[in-house]
Amino acid sequence: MRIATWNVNSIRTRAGRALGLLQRHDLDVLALQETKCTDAQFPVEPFEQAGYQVARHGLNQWNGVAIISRAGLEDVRTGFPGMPGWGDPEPAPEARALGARCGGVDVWSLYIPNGRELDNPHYAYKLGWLARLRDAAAGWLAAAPQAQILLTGDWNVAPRDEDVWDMAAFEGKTHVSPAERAAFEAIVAAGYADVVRPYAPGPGTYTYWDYQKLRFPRREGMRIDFALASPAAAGRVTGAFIDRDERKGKGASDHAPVVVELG
DNA sequence: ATGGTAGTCCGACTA
Repeated sequence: MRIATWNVNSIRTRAGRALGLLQRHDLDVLALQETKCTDAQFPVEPFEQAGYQVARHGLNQWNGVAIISRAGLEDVRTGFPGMPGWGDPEPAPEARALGARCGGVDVWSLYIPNGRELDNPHYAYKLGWLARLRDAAAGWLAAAPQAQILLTGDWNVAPRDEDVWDMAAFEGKTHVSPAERAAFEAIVAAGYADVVRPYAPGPGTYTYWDYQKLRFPRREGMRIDFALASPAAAGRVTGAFIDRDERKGKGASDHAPVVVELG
C-alpha cells in the first residue's frame, strides 16, 4: 500500500496535478492539506471517476484537509479530541485535521498552525495544538498498542538544523524554535517515528520552498512535511521518498508530496 | 538594501 501526503495549496487550482500524482505513483491513499475550499466547493467527481473515495473537511477559504483513498475510507473523523480552536473573541475549531481508516491503517491528514511570529498569539496556538495532538495520539496508542496509525501532513516545524537551508536565516523565526521542536519530538516520544527520513536523509533534503526569492531553483527549502508512524505501521514501511519533481514547473504547489510504501 | 510569489475573495489576509 502506497500512501502520500501533500500540501496542495488549493485543490481547485491543482486537482489535475493531484490526479497525476495518484497515477504517477500508483497511490492508494493521498492526504491533502490546504485544500482552501468548503466541502461543497471540493472537486470530488474527478477523483471518484478515477476510482477513489473522497473525505474532505473545509469550512472556508483557509486551511482545509482531505483524504483520497482507493483502499477503503471508514470511520472518518474531523478534528481530534481536545483540538484547540482559533479566533477572536470566540475560538472555533479550524479545518486542520481529518482522520480515516484506509485498508486497516488510520491515516490522519494534519495541517499544523503556522505560528506566524514568535510573539504572535498564533505561535501559542501552534504549540497548544501540537501538545493536544500529542495527548490524543498518545491516547490512541495506549488504547490500542498494535494500531496502525499514520500522522501525516504539513507540520510547519523543521525538527533539525539540517532541515532548513541556513539556520542563520531563521534566527528569531518560527519553525525552528526549541519549543516547536520539543512539541514535535514529544509526538515522536509518544511512539510515532519519522518513517521517511531514513529513506530520504539530509542535509539538503526538503519538502517546501517559498514561492518568493527563487527559493526552489536556489535549493533553499525546508523539511516540514512528515509521516509519523505508530510502531505497527512503522514496521510495515519498506520505502519512502519526497517527490521533488512535483515542485517543478508553472502552477506547482510550494510543497512537494511525501510518499510512503507499506509492505 | 529592498522586494520579490501565490492562493482566496476582491483590499486584505494567509503563507
